[in-house]
Amino acid sequence: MRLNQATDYAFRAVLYLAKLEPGTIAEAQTIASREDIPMRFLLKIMRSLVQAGIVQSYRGISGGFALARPAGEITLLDVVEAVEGPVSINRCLLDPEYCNKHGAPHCPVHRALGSVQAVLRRELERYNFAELAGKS
Amino acid sequence: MRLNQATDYAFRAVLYLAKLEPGTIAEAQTIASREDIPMRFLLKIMRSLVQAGIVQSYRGISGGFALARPAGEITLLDVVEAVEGPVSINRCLLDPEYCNKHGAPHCPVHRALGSVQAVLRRELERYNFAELAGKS
DNA sequence: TATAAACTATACCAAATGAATATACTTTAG
DNA sequence: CTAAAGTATATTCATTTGGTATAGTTTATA
Repeated sequence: MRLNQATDYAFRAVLYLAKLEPGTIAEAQTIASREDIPMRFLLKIMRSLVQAGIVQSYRGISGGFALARPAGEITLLDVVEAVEGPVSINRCLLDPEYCNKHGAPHCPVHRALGSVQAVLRRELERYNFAELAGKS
Repeated sequence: MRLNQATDYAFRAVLYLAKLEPGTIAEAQTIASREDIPMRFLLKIMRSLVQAGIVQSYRGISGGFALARPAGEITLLDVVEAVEGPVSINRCLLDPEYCNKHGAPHCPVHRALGSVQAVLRRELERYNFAELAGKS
């Protein structure tokens, strides 16, 4: 029941960008050393963030990364889902095939977990990176 | 960000016991086959539940397992923590040693995650097995 | 009081996942 | 045209997960 290391790094990378002047491009090397993240691993994580439309990348010399939208419109949930895929606290909630009770409707535990998960998602959505960067 | 299989099995085992007349002893073999859980694995899981005081075990011939307290006093959180240990959505929240920002106080992300985690725990605590067994 | 049917305790194992690195490639400012 | 940036894929190593195996211990009951 834990977010993985990559997600934690992603939080910090996005927070770092959120603290800069909007639109500022920072290169991976800088983010990596300032936030204490292994460089090559960071690059890999950044690609997930780019694909999710959270971060914009600039290639070539003097390239780097910047937020793709205002920090206030990026939530913890956005970052979690960009890195780890959809939040699902139980396999059954993602793929009913795995439920040997054949789906939540028949299984009170899975119905309860579904509602717990909904609350969890909503809670992760409550925090955006403008707030976290102290810019709200 | 997912509960593991053992926890899912534990939910079902406890739910099975909760549906019986209070105090009824069921043997592992029965629970395993009725709930479709590998027998030896179930036995291992049951020991965590026994240690946590959720289930009582009876050894020897005609032994088995029964709830150690009323189903209404056993929550989803109790079972999760019995099987997986303390809920912590981020390593830093359990062990500040892992936080390269040196603890939640200095790190807005970890402060936010701490509050998300508190909500998650509270939510898991809202469901008890009397309710889930349809006996409330 | 022997015994077989139950749970207990360790230890082990294979597969999946997690965390990170390596190698080769593509883009682009100057 | 070249060096400094990001991209893409594959590989490696360690840990966790999910489960099994082997060897006990307890206890109802014949």
